[in-house]
Amino acid sequence: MAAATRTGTGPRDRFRAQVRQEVKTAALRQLAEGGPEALSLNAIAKQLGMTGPALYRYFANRDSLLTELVIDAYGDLAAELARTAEASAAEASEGDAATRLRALVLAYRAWALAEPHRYRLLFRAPLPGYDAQSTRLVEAAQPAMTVLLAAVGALAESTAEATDGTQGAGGAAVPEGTAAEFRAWGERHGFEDVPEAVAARSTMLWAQLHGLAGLEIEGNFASMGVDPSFLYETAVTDFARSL
Amino acid sequence: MAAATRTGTGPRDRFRAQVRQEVKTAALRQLAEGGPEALSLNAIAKQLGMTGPALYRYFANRDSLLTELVIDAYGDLAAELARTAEASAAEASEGDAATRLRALVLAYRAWALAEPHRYRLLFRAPLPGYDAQSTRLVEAAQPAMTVLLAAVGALAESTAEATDGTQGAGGAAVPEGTAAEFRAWGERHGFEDVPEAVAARSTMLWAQLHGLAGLEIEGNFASMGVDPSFLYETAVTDFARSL
DNA sequence: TGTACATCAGTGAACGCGCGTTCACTGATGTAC
DNA sequence: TGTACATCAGTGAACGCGCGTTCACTGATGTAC
Repeated sequence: MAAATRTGTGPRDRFRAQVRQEVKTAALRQLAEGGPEALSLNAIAKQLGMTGPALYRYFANRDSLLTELVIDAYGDLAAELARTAEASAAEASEGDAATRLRALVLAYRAWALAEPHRYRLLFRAPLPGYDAQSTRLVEAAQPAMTVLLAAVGALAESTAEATDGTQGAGGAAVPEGTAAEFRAWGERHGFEDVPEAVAARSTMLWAQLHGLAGLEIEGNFASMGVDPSFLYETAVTDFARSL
Repeated sequence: MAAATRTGTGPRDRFRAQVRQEVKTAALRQLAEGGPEALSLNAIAKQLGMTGPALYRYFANRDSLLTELVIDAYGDLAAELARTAEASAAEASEGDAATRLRALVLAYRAWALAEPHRYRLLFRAPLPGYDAQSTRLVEAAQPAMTVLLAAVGALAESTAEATDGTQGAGGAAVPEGTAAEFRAWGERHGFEDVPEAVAARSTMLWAQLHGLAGLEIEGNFASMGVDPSFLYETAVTDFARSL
């Protein structure tokens, strides 16, 4: 009992960390193979050559294992997006914000496609009997959004410069009520400097990507016989035009 | 055993039909309350004051009940969209295709919000051990798309008339490979007369809506503290502008 | 360097639960003469 | 109008299974003197 929260650096601690990782890996493999909720502690244990109760040395219970998987997945997605953003910033010609945003969009798609079971884990409803730690989860979701906001912000600025001197991210103006909500959201998570219009636009792009990725990983485009690559490209160009 | 597929009109048949409906209703209530897959035959039976095995008089097994729920849900969504389209066609001034499309978008959102468990049923991955009848499901999904295609087509035409004489639904041209895929899709489902550009645009709109609705019903906007109404409006105006 | 002790990973049995599904059956309901 | 029979809804017991979790335990590992 009492899943140890102690974190040391002794040999035992290193062993613990390793087994914890192996449990998570086995859990992900199970999610990938089985259906949405084929996550069974007993099955994981068996896969590691242990018995079920042994897992309680490493995780308090099933839910906290799941929570860690979700948080890890958010972290991975954000890391992947950040890596892409940096790589394309180093590579592309300085001012080409549109190209960088496109790279980000493709990275988002690629991640969802490479690990659909983890993508589902992020954007599905909380599983049955699982309301706990919603704060932790909301926080874990932020870094990925931050990368997107930065890229959209850069594109909005470069667009504004190209046309006139005023702030970009226009399209229709954001009504005051919504603008206030986005401002409050920004303040809560350290985006104070992001204009509301950029936040609103980023959210639209996120929804568009989420829609495309969601339909794609569930096989909707496949059953239509359509390769959605062009749709993602369209999403990028439409978006750039909307700023 | 042998779930009767006979369809008659005698008193026994009417009774059967009624009980089948009650089973479905109880199943939906269970999906609405419990988690994603809290669908249990035994629990349904208990709710109807029966024992588990009795349900096998009405449905071959759990999967075929689920399949019916999915097909019904597609049907309901399509019916709701069709009703909205007709109502707004009768009401709005003849040429106002944009207003009619907006009504459709709001109806889509409203349906997803009113019955999130059914919406999930439609757009989630096939559940564990559930590949059967995919053809039936693909067919069931078409009517809703048909309504959307018609509305987008009408808007595209009216936009084209307003500007010049050529076909609308432009934006970036659809590359030939993708165009061919959309044509084949149209031919397979009786949309031969829908231009590829309209099909592609409709799919983009569908993805945008799906993304917004998906994020909304899973509480992502709520946890941001943002009312997404404005985002749906933006989706409509952006879309109209993209034609 | 060696011994004594505390720590802790993992086991095996058990608890209570619910699941989908089959089977042989009973009793009521509708139908044919 | 009344009787005989076929149909079929629903029951209760059973099958075999897997689940998360607890508990008292054993044996190995690391640590302190």
